[in-house]
Amino acid sequence: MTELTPRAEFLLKILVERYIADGQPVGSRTLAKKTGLALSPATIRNVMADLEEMGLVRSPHTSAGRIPTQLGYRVFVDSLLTVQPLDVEQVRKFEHEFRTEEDPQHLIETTSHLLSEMTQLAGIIMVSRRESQVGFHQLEFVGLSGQRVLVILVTQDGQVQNRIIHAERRYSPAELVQAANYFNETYSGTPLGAVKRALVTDMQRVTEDMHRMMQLAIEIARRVFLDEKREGDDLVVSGESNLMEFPELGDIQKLRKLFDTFTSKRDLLHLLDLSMRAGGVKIFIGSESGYEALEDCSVVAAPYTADGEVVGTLGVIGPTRMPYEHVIPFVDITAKLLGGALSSLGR
Amino acid sequence: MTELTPRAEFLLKILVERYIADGQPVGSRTLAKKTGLALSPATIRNVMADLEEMGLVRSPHTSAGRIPTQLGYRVFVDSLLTVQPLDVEQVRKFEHEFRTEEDPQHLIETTSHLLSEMTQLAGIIMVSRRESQVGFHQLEFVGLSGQRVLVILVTQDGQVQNRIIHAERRYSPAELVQAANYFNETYSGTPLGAVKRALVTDMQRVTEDMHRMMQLAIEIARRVFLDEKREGDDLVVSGESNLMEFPELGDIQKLRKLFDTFTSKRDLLHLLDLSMRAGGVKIFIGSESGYEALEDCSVVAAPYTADGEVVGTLGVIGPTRMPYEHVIPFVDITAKLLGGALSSLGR
DNA sequence: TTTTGGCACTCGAGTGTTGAGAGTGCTAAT
DNA sequence: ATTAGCACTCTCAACACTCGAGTGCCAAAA
Repeated sequence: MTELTPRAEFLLKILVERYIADGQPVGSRTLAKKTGLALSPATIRNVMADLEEMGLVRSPHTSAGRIPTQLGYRVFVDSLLTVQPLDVEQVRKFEHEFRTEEDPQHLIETTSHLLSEMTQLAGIIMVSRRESQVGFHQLEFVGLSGQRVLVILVTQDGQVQNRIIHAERRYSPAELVQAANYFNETYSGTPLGAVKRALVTDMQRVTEDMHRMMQLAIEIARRVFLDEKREGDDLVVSGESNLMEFPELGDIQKLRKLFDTFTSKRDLLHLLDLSMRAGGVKIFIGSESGYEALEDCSVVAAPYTADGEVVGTLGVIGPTRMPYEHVIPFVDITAKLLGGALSSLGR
Repeated sequence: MTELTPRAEFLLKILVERYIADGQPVGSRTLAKKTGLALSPATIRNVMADLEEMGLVRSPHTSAGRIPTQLGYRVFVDSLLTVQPLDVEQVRKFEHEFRTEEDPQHLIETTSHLLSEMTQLAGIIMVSRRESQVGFHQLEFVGLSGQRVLVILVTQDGQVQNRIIHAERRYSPAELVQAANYFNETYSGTPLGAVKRALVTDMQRVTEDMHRMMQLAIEIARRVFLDEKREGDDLVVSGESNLMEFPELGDIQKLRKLFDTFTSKRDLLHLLDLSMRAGGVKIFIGSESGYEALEDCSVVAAPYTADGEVVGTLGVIGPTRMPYEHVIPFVDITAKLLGGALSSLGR
């Protein structure tokens, strides 16, 4: 009885769909009606017993219908799900949003909002700081009070990063400009990863006779590029409050854990990181992720690219009982559109 | 009976304190015990009836104790409240946090976290973009693809703003550098407000014979400084999920409204703006603000200064029933410490 | 061998009742 | 002016009860 017959599969599919639709445990009678097959409730019950034995469904108590287990969801999304085609009209509107936005930072936030609004779930989007591939455009040094120097790093895709570093001595504005010039002339256009590598070798070559200007430039840049203390990846979350609509998250304590997760971000980042390596839409169901707070939640995520390179991940987070058939293609198209928008911006 | 006797005042104070402490309606018996006065419950009842008539307390139903009304809270915080002195040890630790942080942006976020952590409420902090008073330090133009130009504005306190503008034509890097140089030489150190005014007069003087370089600089800068579409003030909120602990906000719908308010920010900004004009700690109780979402909440806010100028507002938001006697001095000291930290950074 | 009908059983949700407890308002006595 | 006493009201928790949905299992039918 450890074999999953086509009929059992079909019934599981109907059951999951039904449960996703109205959140109530599904009984044998309902199932018998909703499925096209001419089977009596009793037969259904037998099949359900099998499914339960296989760990795909369970009943919350003796006399309730069945609900899918995590494994059940897994099987459902992996092999049973039929994704809905997207509404053409909506896609068109959606594309428009992406075409009109120009500022990359803003584009990221807009995307997150769109995700949450369209799906009525919480939208998440991560911008990877693994910027090894992104071209380096310009570096500026601005002297602040004391021995602090503000470093402004502009990448070729228009992203700007600011960092304040503490120098060993005070530098004159002229020195800083010179150093920046040297740096920009030497490395402009080079991918950031390559810059880092070059810095290391350059440093080894730093000798007494090297021009002071270059020494300064390399010293400051080293602090910027190699400083390990830097912040991790960027994460934007929006529409968290959409999650409050779902009764299964109604328990305030659960909700609170979830919100704290959003604030601390660490767990989510790790999850998104996983999905970044694999292409295409990836789905994490319930506690598969190993994070307690995400117990009753699923994450649907997809990496997005800019000019062929994966630069981040986006997706939504919602209760395990979410309309996957709509969410999945939606996340997919969003990743593609964002990738397209970012790529066209870069040139 | 429209007069508030000292005894009635005293009883109101005890009642509010008691209600804040354990969230239960306070009955005449409890009140008779907790107050030092040797009064019988019956007497208390008479007084309570008076207070009820004056609209300072109400009973949720016939036979429950009394709870303060919004007006009652108002009277309480305005004239009855005795603030608790802060724990010296804690203040010292607190001061340390401020002294070690250097990056202003980071400082803001840290402050918000501190606020929420220490009070177990939601911390809010607004950075006013009314930057008229802040000195202008440096402007950089970086050409991006197409006709877009990235403008980086550095203020004297180390804040950096990025903005992307669309130029009418493509500018060469050399042109941009020249324009920036002109601008930096002309205006560095000038307060931003003054820069704006100067721009307007400069523009009137722009004639055919003016140097092309200056024209360019002024044109770009005009777009940056006078563009009305720019984002409003910055608002950082943290610890929202602390609010979930309070039973009076337990209704998911209410909570959701609140969270949406945090996301949309507009209402909160308006409120904080109010408190910015007046110095010192200001308290908004319940719907005094006129915002439905804040019905059962109070906001305790104080403006903070940098080098003598008000540059923003910080505070906490929590249920009306919050421990004002601790929160108020806490918000106060935080505002002062942040102001001090910002001022010392600027030099 | 698979499917079905029937039957006993379980559980949860909703409903009505009841009694205890807390608190009030009013009045008469101090 | 204050207090004691009393009747009254309201909430809340406990309890018993019913109803309906759904299950498991067995024996009969296909």
